[in-house]
Amino acid sequence: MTSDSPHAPGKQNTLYVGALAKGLRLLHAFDESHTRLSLSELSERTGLDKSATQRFANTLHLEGMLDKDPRTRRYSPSHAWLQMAYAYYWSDTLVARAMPRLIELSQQIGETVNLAELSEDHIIYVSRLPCKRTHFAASIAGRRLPALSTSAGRVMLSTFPEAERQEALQNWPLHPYTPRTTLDRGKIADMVAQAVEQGYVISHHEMILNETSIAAPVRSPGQTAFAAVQCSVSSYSWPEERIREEILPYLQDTANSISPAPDSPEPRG
Amino acid sequence: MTSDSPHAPGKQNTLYVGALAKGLRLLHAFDESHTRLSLSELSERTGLDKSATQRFANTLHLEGMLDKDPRTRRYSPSHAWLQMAYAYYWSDTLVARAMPRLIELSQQIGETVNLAELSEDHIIYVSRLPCKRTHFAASIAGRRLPALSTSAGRVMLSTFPEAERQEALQNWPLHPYTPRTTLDRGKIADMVAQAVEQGYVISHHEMILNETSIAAPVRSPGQTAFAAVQCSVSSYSWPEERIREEILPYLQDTANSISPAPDSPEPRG
DNA sequence: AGCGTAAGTATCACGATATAATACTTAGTG
DNA sequence: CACTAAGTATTATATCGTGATACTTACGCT
Repeated sequence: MTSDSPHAPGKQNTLYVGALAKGLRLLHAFDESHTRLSLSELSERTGLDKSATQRFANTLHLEGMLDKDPRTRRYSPSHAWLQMAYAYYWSDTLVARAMPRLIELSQQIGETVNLAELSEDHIIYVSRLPCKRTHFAASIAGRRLPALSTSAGRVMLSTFPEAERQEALQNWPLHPYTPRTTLDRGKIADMVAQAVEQGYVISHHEMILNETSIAAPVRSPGQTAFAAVQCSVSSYSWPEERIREEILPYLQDTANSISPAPDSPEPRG
Repeated sequence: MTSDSPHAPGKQNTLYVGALAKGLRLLHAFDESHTRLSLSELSERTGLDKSATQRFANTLHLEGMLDKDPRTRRYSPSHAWLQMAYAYYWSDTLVARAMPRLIELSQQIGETVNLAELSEDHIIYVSRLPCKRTHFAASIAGRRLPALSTSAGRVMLSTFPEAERQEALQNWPLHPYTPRTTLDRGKIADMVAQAVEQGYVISHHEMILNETSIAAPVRSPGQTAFAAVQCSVSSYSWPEERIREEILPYLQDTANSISPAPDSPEPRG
């Protein structure tokens, strides 16, 4: 996996600052289930020795990237992490264009509406407008999920050229979030194939049980999609029939109305 | 300004990694109006020389923190910046408690609802639920504004002990966002004093013209507030009378229902 | 309580690694 | 098409990050 291109990390590459990379490792040590880390925990999670962890944590604290509880001596993400999201949003022109349409859509259908973007072989929820009570993870932006396990990822894939689509269907990761998450790549391929015809995906129980997810791709004609408008509803109140009547038309209209900017440099990465 | 305490930045402090701090400066170079920076622009904005900028930008790119457009060679924030926000949200227990109540509130009043937290002498919008079309800045979380210029900051201040309140009123920063932004600290003091009695603040034209902002503090009895529930509406359709009748009761109920967790370590920083 | 251990903090001599000057390459302009 | 500015690559040097060690504080156990 490690390339030896002129800019590859590690070793004697003079354009790579190891100290910075190590510092970033501390930041990545925080996630859903690791929200307040002690020095030792940080050390353990980053693989850095005690001294290094101490130096980096201290630096990040002084620079305002980590809060430190003086009582427990534990570190946690600071408000600066939110400010970074704010800066990100300004750099993502798609979000600015989509936002008013998403708000309109969420008013029309009265259900939670999301904007997802492709991020390697995952999707990331870039904007979320919760309308109903949902689980916490579904109400905050920035969540990254395996593309193949989500309706948004699947519709986007349906806009890919055949070869890339096959490649993705075979190699992109899957994760069993629920007992009913589809792990059969053949079945996923079928859904994607269907989406090529239909222009949308409806999937059930993939992320949590009794949740139905509907997605339509954001694309310029003839271009491959790198974003999708998605909507999550309760399987109890929303049989597919009702979804097709009361959600799909609005969802697809919204997705279609958010075409990429003319000079778009958007496909990120 | 520079302290010489054992952990102060710079100089010969062995617990401070300058290279990491410099790398962070690149990240902070991106904001509302600087979304895609070239190497030279980065160099200019960070004050680092060309070589240093090159090394750090390259490292951040390799580590996935900066995207690079191969066409324009410009760097921009990557999806990782959103993931950091996601991690932040899990660390902020207040958000998890507030979210369902905020959703409920936004349904009740049909207007944009925000959760703001105190961040030094600023407030930061931690969660935003836009209901109507608004300007882009008002629809995304992570925006940081001078506390004294916002209704949220003013209500929070109204819960402070007298001495701290005076200190803040004199020293916290102000910025003239509109021609009608209040810059007279005496007038702000009056509003805060009024809020002590009333438990809420209504302010007009502070951030943008014809916008009215209403806020109520989130606090445990006898504690000082470090968060507030806030709501922005059009001055045209919402005279104060109507606000007091149709928004305030719900807003205050919501704020009151979000009291800090018992063992809360929350005041950040 | 008071010991014992683990976690956090501070110090320092060493040399690996970040540095910045320089040269090379590419892209955009008149 | 030449000129200039911007981006990229290379290298010798000493700065600055390193990690071992010692000190201090917090916490659990009998």
